Amino acid sequence: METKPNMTKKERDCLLAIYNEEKSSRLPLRLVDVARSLKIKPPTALELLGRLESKGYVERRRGLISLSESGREAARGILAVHRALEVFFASCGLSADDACGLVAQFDYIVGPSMAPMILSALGNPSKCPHGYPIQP
Amino acid sequence: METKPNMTKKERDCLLAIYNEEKSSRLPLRLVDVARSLKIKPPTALELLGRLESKGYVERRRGLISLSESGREAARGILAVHRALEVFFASCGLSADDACGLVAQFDYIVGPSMAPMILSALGNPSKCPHGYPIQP
DNA sequence: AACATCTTTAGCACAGTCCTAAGAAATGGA
DNA sequence: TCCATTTCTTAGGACTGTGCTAAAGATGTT
Repeated sequence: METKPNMTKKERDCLLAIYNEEKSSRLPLRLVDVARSLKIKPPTALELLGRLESKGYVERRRGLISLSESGREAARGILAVHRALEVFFASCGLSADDACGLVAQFDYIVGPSMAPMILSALGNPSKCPHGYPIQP
Repeated sequence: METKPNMTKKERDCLLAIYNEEKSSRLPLRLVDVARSLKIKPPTALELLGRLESKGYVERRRGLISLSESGREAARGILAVHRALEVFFASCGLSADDACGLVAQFDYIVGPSMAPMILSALGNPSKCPHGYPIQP
């Protein structure tokens, strides 16, 4: 299973960036914001968003960028795996930041169905190493 | 740390394919063998080997392909991480084959220094889920 | 209306992965 | 030794993903 990730690392970063901005800020996202937060130029960001849109994860209406329901779901799945694996790598001795940085390289490959399995193998921790809560 | 893998997935597969063939067969490896074992055509394999050679992992002499000492070291490092993570994912409930397939997607990203840390967090298991021994 | 900002298009570049077709080199057999 | 087969290499093409600049088009603010 989970042999072919249906997105690239950059697409993963973009999805999570949008997800996090949507969570934390009131405003609708614009292309320039996405570009800035990914440290790429707007035309590059546009192309990236185009790929994400064609996969059904992102919607663009009159320049305003938002995640589709399936995009939000995908982001939540990646985040769940991310936090679960962070806990594991922190338990191996990495700092929270190192664990985060390492896991970010491949969390999107692992597949959301692994999250509960990993968490239960770790004794269902309630927080990731940074202190953020891990959903049930 | 370990932020930029110094090889691609394909290069990782090639390195390990050569490593395993060197271990198990009477030698020496040829281009066609590498191509066959990676299921690609010889010109594609040649290009891949060229990249690996320019990174100092592979040596080609009169058509015979072998790993350099640093290639062997890199392969051992990836394998150590591979087996350590296999143990972990098997403990999460994956079959040996599923764990192997999953871990193969990102073991080369993790970096060899993690292997002992992972193993010790898992209580220093002596075998991977397939039954192969894990070195001290 | 004018200016600033934002989006989009067009064009280019480069790495990595893959192929086919054909020429060059090596090998093994008779 | 010579030929045939196999192997290696070169040359060319293709496509994805990632990035850029420059300029055109849209939008919005004053």
